[in-house]
Amino acid sequence: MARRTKAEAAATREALLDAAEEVFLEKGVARTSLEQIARHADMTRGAIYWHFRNKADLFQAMLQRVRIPFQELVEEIGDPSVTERPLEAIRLACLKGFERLEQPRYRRVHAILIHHCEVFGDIDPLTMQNEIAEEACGALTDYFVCAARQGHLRPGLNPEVAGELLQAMLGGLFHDWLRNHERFSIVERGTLLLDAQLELMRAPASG
Amino acid sequence: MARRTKAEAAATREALLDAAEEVFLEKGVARTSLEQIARHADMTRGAIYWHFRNKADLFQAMLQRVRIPFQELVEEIGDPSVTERPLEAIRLACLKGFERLEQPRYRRVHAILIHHCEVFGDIDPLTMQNEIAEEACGALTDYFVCAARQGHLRPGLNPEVAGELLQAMLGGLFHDWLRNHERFSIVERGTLLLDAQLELMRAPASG
DNA sequence: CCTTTTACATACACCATTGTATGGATAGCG
DNA sequence: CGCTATCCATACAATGGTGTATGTAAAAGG
Repeated sequence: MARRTKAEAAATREALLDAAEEVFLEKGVARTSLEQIARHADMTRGAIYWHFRNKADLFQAMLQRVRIPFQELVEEIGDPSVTERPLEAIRLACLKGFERLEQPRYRRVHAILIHHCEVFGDIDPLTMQNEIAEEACGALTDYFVCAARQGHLRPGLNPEVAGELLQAMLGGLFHDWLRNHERFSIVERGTLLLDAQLELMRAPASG
Repeated sequence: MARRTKAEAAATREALLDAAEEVFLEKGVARTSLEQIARHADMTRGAIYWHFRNKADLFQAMLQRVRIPFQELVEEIGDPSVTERPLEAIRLACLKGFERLEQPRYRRVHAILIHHCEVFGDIDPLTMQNEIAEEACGALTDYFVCAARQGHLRPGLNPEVAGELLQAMLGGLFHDWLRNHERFSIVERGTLLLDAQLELMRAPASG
């Protein structure tokens, strides 16, 4: 085979990552060989070992394409009035997250990370999940604290408890949905459950 | 090596399952060889292939030791008055579940099932998780429907939504805790979050 | 007490996967 | 236009794991 142009080389790298996503999701990370990934992209293992050092390196590159910091979702709302209505900020950020997850690439990679891979090499998906969960929980709690100060939270509901509650609920929902995404729409059920939960947490209209 | 008595043979079988739990939890199912399990139990692969057909069979036997039907937790309460107070029935059943999970064997096996294994052989842990989730969600919803009929549920809260909400929250909580159980006590935080959530869902005291 | 079956240990053949070494053709660059 | 680094295919050796076949000593059973 002949040498490709730089653009073509970059394209095969992406193609390899695409193939990895699909095969990982179908067979699980541990049970898929580099050969299978290469063949699925109409390449050989030579291409993989050129672009990546080994399977773990390929895996990390795959994750790199979909890294979502939670705070970024809030910033994407672009509405400056959200600081005055923290519960609405939470709501909109979560809705953004639901829509993100519906995109095939995000959905696939997160499903792989949560359901289709074990520890291997120097990669520990559980540690990654921990970091994501902690970050999400912390951000949610901050907004709930803010909401409590403004009297928007139901009396008697500790804002930290509220943060942990919502984080657990969202985590369980993602977990369920990523197991097989065809059972329900994450946007639909997510919106339904999120609104119900926030309604329970919101302070009753005064007056 | 000499032949063992029937009791000794049964003991080695249990020892092999114990060893499998520990090694699976530490290294992940896919990355552990039968040799490692055997050596961890001071045996050889011969013992494993005598008691089990292969790795998948060993894995299923391991699961068999901890199978918990949710309904059984409710029955364990033994209090006949729970039908009159469905929310209290949910509460007590969940608390039972928390205590169960704290036992090392239950904790380890569930952690393996959720976090440390992929599809392999004819075993699909995701299908098992689906079944468990569906069963739990169904049972919870039944109780919430019952609670709604008796006016114990907060007005405007759909009982089915309540069931899905609580199931998602509990699922997320288990998921988080099983990731590493040393970060917090499942009984403590579980009780805290469960009570907070049920308090939000309960109809306000009338009169 | 003798035979058979049990409960393993040991040994062997086989396969899949990995990492690397090598080859080759062309794109990029001076 | 020629040189070299790039991009990938092919070939090779090494490894680790699986399943099975065989050995064996003692427990079960009569």
